[in-house]
Amino acid sequence: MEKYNNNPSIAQKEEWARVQSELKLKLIETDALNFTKIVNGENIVEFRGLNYIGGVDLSFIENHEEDAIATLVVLKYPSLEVIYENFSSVKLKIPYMTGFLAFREVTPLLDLLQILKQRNPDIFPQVIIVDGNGILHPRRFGFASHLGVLANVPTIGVGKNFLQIDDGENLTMAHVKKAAREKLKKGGDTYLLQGQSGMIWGAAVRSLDSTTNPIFVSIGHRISLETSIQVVLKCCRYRVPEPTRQADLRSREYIRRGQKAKIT
DNA sequence: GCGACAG
DNA sequence: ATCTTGTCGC
Repeated sequence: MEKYNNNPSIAQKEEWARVQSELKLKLIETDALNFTKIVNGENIVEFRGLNYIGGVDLSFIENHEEDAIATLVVLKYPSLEVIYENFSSVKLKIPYMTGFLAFREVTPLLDLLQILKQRNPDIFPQVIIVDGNGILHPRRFGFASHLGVLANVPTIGVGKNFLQIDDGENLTMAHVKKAAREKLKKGGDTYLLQGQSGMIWGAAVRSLDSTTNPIFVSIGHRISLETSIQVVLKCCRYRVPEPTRQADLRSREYIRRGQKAKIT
């Protein structure tokens, strides 16, 4: 019986941090896309040549820490209809730890991307929206960046909850929540998460007029923050952008179907 | 000891 | 991440 590693050592975490620093050397924080952005006036943005946006997510089976379904969806842009979905049942070997999410979840998603690239390269996503932060991360290399670098694909990190950045940057939960409340008055409003050092980590974004809680957008890989925000906003029919929302909905439905089949 | 803690 | 129905509001 394989033992589930439930308590990574300090040494293990240091090793993971070294891997993150190493991979970060390949990180690109500007637009390196295969579509173009056209800006007409102040707030009107158009993406020319953007056809396919990816969404990825993992869902878990009840209380099982280790049994998950990894999901990749591809949506047509700008209609946001789902044109591809694929699932993979995985047994995760590493527990969730703040700051090291990628080590737990990235492998099955890389596998799904590889399968799509082999079987259906013409609909391979031109940018992927990831459930989890990009450079809004203690070492500026979160899950979305990790996936982007390893797959060499543009990625955008979108967090539903804020991950506090310490180290004197003053990007604390209290500070950010207060600022977000004050500055995000309507759908499309954004608030830059800039630390004391002047460094920008990401943005709090209000998806819609009808939603109060912001989402937290950050650069994943090969895309600027400004473009990331614009892409995310074009994908928001609800608080969470459609690619990640569809990946989440469909992976949970997939699990429900599986559970039902067991009983029947 | 206390607070914080992406998914 | 996940356990969970109804309910208030546009």
